[in-house]
Amino acid sequence: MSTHILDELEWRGLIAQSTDLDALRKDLSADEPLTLYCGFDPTAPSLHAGNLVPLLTLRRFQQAGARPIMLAGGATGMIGDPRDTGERTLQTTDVVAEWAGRIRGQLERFVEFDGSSTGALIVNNLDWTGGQTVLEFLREVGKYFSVNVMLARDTVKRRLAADGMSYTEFSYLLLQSQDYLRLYREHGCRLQIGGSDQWGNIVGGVELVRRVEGASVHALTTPLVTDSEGRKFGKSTGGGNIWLDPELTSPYAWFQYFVNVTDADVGRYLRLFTFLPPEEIVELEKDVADRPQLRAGQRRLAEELTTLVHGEHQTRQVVAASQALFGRGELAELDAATLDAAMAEVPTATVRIGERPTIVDLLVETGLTDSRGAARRTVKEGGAYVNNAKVADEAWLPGEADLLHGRWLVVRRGKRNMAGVRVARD
RNA sequence: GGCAGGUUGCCCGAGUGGCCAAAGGGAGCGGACUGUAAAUCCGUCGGCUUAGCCUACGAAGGUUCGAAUCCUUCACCUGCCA
Repeated sequence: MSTHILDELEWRGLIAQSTDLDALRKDLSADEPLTLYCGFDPTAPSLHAGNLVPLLTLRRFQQAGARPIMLAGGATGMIGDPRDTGERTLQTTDVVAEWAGRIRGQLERFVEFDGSSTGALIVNNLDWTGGQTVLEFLREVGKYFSVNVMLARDTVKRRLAADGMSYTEFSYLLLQSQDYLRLYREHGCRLQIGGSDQWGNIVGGVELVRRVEGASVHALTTPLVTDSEGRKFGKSTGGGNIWLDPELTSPYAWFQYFVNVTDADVGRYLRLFTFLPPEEIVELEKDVADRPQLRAGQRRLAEELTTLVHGEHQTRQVVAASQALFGRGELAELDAATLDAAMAEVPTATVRIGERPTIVDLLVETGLTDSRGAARRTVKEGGAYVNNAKVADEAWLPGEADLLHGRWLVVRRGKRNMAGVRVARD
């Protein structure tokens, strides 16, 4: 007898807001599997770490015997959900279509498509809005929305108080609401989940279904994950998003992001992002509290998430690379195969020894610094290392003795930014 | 269509002719301390062939020995009026 899905979500801290949970609980225990959906708008070429929260929740529901529908927002992505910072720039339809395709491919990896009664479906809302005329939309959807109510929404209020917003973005709510209505009609979908910033949009759909179909459907949001500093989760230290696409964020960088999670956040993240059983999570939390320096929670979190997103094979590679680079042993003592494997996971550059590359060149070539000025600054500040030895002279040149296995230099900026330099003899 | 105000570096924001690569804050980055943590302290924070030069204050042009600062036109934003 396992814990009820809603109780588990509650325990994990995955429920931010919801409509009547008892009613939902009742629907979940019906004979027919409950159908639920979550939409993902193509506002970027890839999903990012933050998207994982609702996405994995969808998977949790599937494992608990519900049927998930993943919606790629090919239509809503062309309009743009209003956000506090101001009007979005419209992407061209080609770009949106390409991003929607990529995101669809990523979504598919997280749920099972086995054609059973709980087998996942994937849809694109452009399929039903693309051919719809403005008149149809205004008569069939727009008529059910009160502008008075729409104006009272927080985001709208904030935007009106600031720089205002376009009619296009103002309409976003109607489009997403219509999705829920469509999915209710076609697939009997009775639950929509999403990030807590989607609450208004989701409830819009709930209301629409009630008005048009007289049916009572459910809404549930997951919290917007922030770190203990209140910063939005999934921003790399450099400020950029960390992406699911390995071309945008390498599996090594992904792993490192989670290994570096603050003690104060590990437990919460383990609950939100992993499928580890509660007992194990509690155990890890205790371990972090007792022996923080071991970072057992962080390691486990990073391993779980890397496996989830990039697979077990990749996880083994990045764990090995991280051990080699951050381990207590000397880099010079690593055997050639281990070093080569580690170098395959971090950014690398190739230089010719004959061109006499200085430490500044190495930092720039590997991308560890953005400019030569920044590279010089790093050296001056004492943050440049080659093979774990500090390099304090801007003019430093690698010598034959520095080459690991005759071909590698391990360059580091600061404490944990590693890169490899492959040295070619001309 | 009219009138008024606005557009500054990653973000916020000061700057109304030279002392401005541009105050201040935040973020970021490096160091010390540690545990690839947090907090704290220190330093740094446009680019380059770095005692110099180049590019930059919405865009283009102009005045001037000299402009982020003055003038003209354009674009966009906000508010009020029609």
